[in-house]
Amino acid sequence: MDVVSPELNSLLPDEIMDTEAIIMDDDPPAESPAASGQSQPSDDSPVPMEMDVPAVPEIVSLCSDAPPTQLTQAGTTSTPTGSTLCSTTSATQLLLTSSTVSSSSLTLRPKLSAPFTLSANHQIILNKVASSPGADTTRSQGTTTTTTTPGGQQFMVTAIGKSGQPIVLQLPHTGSKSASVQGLGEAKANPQHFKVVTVSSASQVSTLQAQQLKTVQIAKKTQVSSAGPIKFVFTKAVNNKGLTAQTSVSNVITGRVLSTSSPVTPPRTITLSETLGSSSKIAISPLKSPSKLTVVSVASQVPNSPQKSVSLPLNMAHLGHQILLQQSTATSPAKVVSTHSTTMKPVQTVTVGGVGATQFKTIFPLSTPSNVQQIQVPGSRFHYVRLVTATTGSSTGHAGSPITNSSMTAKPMVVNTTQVRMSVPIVPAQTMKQVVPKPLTSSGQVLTTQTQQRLIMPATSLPQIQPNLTNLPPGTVLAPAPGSGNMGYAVLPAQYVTQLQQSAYVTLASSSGFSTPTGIQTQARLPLNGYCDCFANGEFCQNCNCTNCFNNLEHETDRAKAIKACLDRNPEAFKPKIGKGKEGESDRRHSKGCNCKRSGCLKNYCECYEAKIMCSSTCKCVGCKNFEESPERKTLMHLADAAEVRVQQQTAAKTKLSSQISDLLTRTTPAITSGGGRMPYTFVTKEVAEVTCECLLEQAEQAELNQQPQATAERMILEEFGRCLMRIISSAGKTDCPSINC
DNA sequence: GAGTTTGAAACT
DNA sequence: CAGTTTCAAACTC
Repeated sequence: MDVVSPELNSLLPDEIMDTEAIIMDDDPPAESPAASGQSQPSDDSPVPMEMDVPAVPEIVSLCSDAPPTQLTQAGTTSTPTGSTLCSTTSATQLLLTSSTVSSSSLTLRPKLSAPFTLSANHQIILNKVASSPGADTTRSQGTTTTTTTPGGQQFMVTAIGKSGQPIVLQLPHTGSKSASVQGLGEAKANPQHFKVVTVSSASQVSTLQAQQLKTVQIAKKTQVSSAGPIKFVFTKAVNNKGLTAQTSVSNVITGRVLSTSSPVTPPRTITLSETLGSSSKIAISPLKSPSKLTVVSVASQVPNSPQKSVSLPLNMAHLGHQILLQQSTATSPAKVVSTHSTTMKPVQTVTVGGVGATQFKTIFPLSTPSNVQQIQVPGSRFHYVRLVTATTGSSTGHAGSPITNSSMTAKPMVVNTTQVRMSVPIVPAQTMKQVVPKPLTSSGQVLTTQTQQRLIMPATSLPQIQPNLTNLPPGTVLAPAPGSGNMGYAVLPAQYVTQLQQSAYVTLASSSGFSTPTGIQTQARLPLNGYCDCFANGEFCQNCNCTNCFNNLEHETDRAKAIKACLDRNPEAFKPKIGKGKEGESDRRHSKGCNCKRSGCLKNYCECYEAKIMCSSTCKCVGCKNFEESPERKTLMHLADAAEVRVQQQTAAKTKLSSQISDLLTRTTPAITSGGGRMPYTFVTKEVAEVTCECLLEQAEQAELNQQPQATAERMILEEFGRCLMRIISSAGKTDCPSINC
């Protein structure tokens, strides 16, 4: 799987789309063994697509600036001429026209209605002409166009959104293939595929939208392919409004050119290649390479900014003060290969493993410790840290304003004027600890967190992911940000942060299924099951003794799969077992009830007893003694209460004694410092100590003779010890050898 | 600390 | 849904 730079993504239509939803039903039924070996399992790769590298690149262009030269078709069937048509959503209209097509043909899908322009030389020009800014961004269905090129290459273009930005998609030439029109049936016979899925949003622009990413997958398969499968994953920035004429990227992949353009500029070519020299380019493995390269480019704050990748050596300076969010499907996991660049600014990367099919990855730099502010949230178990970006005078705009940045330099840029508010709870309130943010380091900034920490990140600025918030990892909580307008927080398990701490700049979303075709992940048993409390609690394993643990950031994808599997089995798997009872029941109760058979529900084996709640009708226990009137239970409760009281008494006695000693030392200090007094060891002589012990033993003997309870005996001893101390203190300044009598 | 007991969760 | 297996925590010695 290859990744295109966010620049390209930024030029694609906006709206996130589930790539699974656009799997063509006429995909080739089978793949060659070689191809299968390189491709991911079907369950892992929803859109397994392979691409062959033709000797001559075939170019398919999806562009906007090229005005439709031919009549727009809203065809519902394939046409002999190859002109096709696509379906559009209410707000998105695409023109698909066949213009001067000499050697290309299109196979239209009945439901498609998007306007396209099919140009000569294997170019498909997708032009979005009717963009509705007010369109519903949550629309899930978009425009889909399927075309079949002369060489049997089939293209499926799904454009959802209303960015109004045209797409120019160019594919390598297939050579001197005939320009015959192919229908759907032929498309099946020729398993060459090209899929474009654009995701977008565009109607909303917020401070953080620029970091939101979209995923586009493109793949093509050639029947006679001898090369390995190639997969593209385009991670597209959401904020397209910031696009300007300066938008220009040049990511070139060998033999292929992907071109995009904005409405205001001529089509620009985005090349995917190994031109790594420029910070604005993302290198992708050679097309012929049988190995898969999974790269996800992460958009920078500026949608059209060329420096937007965490995957390859490129300048990350622009990532300063940003939150980069990527959404991808677990079934088509995108592996982010983090490669340091000498110019890369320390960036903190947080991967939010999604539940189910969605994963969120957040990358943000934590600038300096001064940007961290502790937040006290009344009633909250957590303490938060607010990460606030520095606002500078050079800020270019405000929230919602498109930010333009065409700079290709590696200089850190302050383009975000609004505060990026990220609150990270530090520690549970019960175990509050002072966290000192670590300074920036070359390897990335580390944020110290605790087990129960939660990461809070702005949520409302990520509209396209909100529909998938239900897929957030266990422990994720959505919370409004008081006083922040419509700004909200997604409270995420902070283990993601601590995981980052362990590997400041680590490979994110390391989808072993994707990155390691050999299936290494299957060699070790995944401790991602209900047996692991950490996993069951929706937390990463940390400081536990797991072996071959996959419940960590490095195995995010596997973890997400396991979570999904658990949820498939039991949707309540990650919900607390102890909750409120039925309506009208105020007491807590076990959601499922226990199933004890031998413990009588009076041992900690019983989850009800362990939770200090009585068994209910939900329980299936045998010989239950954990009910209100149970004498056994009452006895246990009394014993437990007595033990607790005893502990409290002992604690109080120790505290009192400590206080007395401390007071003694305090009183003697002035004398010591003045030189007029004596040090304690000068008057607490051996004799005094022995006499004191005798007094204490005497108290113990008396208590024993009187058959006093142990607690009483201890109290008598402690009280005697206090008296002894007082006598010592009072005698210290009087005589050289204080006399102590019991 | 090692071995046993126990019950939840996974598995069949 | 029931029986079995696996696992880790609770418990005992």
